[in-house]
Amino acid sequence: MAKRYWLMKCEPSAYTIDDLQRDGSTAWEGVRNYQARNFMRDDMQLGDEVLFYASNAEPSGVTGLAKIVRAGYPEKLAPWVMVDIGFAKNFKGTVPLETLKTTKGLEKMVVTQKGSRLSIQPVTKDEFAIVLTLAKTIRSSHSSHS
DNA sequence: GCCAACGTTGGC
DNA sequence: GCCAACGTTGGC
Repeated sequence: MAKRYWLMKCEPSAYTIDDLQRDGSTAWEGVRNYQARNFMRDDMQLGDEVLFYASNAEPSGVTGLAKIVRAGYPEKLAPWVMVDIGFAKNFKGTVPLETLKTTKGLEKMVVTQKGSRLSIQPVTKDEFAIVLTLAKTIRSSHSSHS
């Protein structure tokens, strides 16, 4: 099956891309939404690429990349399912949701739709590539020019 | 912290 | 199977 692309949300108070970089990989436990579970159970495959999204952040947005390093397997608590994700890249900053919403080609991206609360979302190959391009334009938050 | 949007639960 | 009540998500 061809490689797929995903977006996975997490609040920074729970887990960040920095944490994933430190840990190398982590089990994505605790998803309690059937649609998101079905994506993990049925569609996520080893090697799929993931946009790591910080929700409830300042600003909320994509902060890095991950990849699926273990396909769906059951949690102790049925009927829930988890995957393992591995660290791929830590952006120098955030690609904010606001930028995603105003970027041509991302009009249909799930995360830019109003009321999109789903914590695991499919992303098209084109959308993924556009977000990568946006990430390259991030200026380091540490830089200050006069 | 507010609250709109959405998912889930449970009485009927 | 409807739908009101309730709980959660997540942008702002």
